[in-house]
Amino acid sequence: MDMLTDMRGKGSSGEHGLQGQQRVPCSSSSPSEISSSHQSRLLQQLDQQRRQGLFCDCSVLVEGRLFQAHRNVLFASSGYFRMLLSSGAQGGGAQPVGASFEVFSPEIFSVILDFVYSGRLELRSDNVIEVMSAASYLQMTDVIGYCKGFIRSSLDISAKDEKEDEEQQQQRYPAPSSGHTGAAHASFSCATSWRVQNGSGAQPDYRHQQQQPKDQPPPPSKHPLPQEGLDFRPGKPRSSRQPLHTSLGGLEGDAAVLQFSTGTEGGGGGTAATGRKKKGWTPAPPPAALSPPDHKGAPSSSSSPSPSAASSSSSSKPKADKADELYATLPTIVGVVGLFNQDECPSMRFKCPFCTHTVKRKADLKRHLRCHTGERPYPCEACGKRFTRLEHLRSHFQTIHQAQKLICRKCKRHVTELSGRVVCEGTRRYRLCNDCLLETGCDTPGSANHSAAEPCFEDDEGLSWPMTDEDELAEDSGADLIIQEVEDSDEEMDRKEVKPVIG
DNA sequence: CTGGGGAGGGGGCCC
DNA sequence: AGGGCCCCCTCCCCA
Repeated sequence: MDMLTDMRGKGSSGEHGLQGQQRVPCSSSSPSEISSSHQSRLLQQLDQQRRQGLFCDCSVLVEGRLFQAHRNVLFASSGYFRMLLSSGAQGGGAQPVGASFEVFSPEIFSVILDFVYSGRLELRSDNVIEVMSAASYLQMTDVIGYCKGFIRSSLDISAKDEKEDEEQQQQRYPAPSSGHTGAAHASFSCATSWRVQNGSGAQPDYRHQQQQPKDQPPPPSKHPLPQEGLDFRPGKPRSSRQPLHTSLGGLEGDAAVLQFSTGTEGGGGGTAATGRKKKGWTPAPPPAALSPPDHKGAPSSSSSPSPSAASSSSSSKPKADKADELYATLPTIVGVVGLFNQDECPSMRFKCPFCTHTVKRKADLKRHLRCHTGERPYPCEACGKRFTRLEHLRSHFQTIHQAQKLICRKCKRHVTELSGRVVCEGTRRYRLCNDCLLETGCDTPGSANHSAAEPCFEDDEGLSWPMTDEDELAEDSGADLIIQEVEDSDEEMDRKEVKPVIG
């Protein structure tokens, strides 16, 4: 900060020729010009200091290569660093901090860092995707905008070239259209470096292009999956309780292109089915049967296919495939390491790329990411509700469908097998003591609630479900009955349409 | 409208 | 690394 103060002093006193004119701008240079000149000079100074390693209070490790930088500059340039540094600064900002990345290469980060310190973005056809991907990760909307512009201009050029080619072809061989447009298979053929000037220069402002194509229909709002596309807006911080449903594609080149080309950004939607879905969750199709699971034990979430998930019935097939592809990038994301101190005993933590949350273990981050992806790999076969964790499903099944609590739901007294019974209500099962059973009269066969003597429940369509008696229930573990990790693909959902009509 | 309880979701951490 | 347990929090329902 002293440094900045000094520089400001210099600038106002001599270097900018403003002596005696600090408050009254001369006629030849407007305040904005002075400011612009001052800013660029300041940036040059900072860049010089960075290259000389002067006053650098921040280190960024990218695949083993160390970059020195100034915390202030990174903070001001990147939403990611803003989060990182603000969370790291809580304990006292004096200590050097750093970050480590494995999601992009040092070369790409160098391009970005150069942009931060110089305002020049070295975009080439062979690096634009990676730069955009990294910028997306680092939440640098300007860079993303420039990359988009670069890609767009490449597409335009390519499309134009092809159009010309087609015209020439048609002149030579008049024939029906080949069916594919230039944009459809545009290649980034421009080999020259594309330099974007940041700041108040005459560079094109491509940010407006983020709001284009409205012709794309918004994705089904009930789809709980990442479908929003890259959210390039300078996002307000989202709590982990408010799942982002941000496309994971922002962290991967191909996906980024994909999203870019579809232009779904800002297409709305995507906000439903977020957060706690008491109202929002859409039950899976009626259960197949309370049958032994296809596979017992712990499904590994890494093998879990897709977040395409739950209630994906409304989504189109290609969309689900895209979601699968996007989800395949998860390991890359998981590899992100967050803050560390540069002391001898670094406290490594894994930082969520979507929120400020950090965890000690990779596995915990993986688990945490589900709240952003909306993935719910564990469906309850009894009611179709889906859960993010096996333990939640088990707990749900035990409390809701097994009536495992030996407590009378009405009077809250402890009940035993003799002093109470399990009552079915829809797919729910709970216990009532004999007194409460008599009071409510639900012991009577044919009443609204089934008695335990005729244990059964009905699904949404009124189909009766056989239930085992309590002894069997006591023996059966919830996991044995219903725990099953499923593929959240459409096929899987279709398969689940099978109804268990018994008797 | 409010408070209590149930259900679900998420984080930390141990095995 | 995954499973599981414990704890806490939030939301929703109901009295």
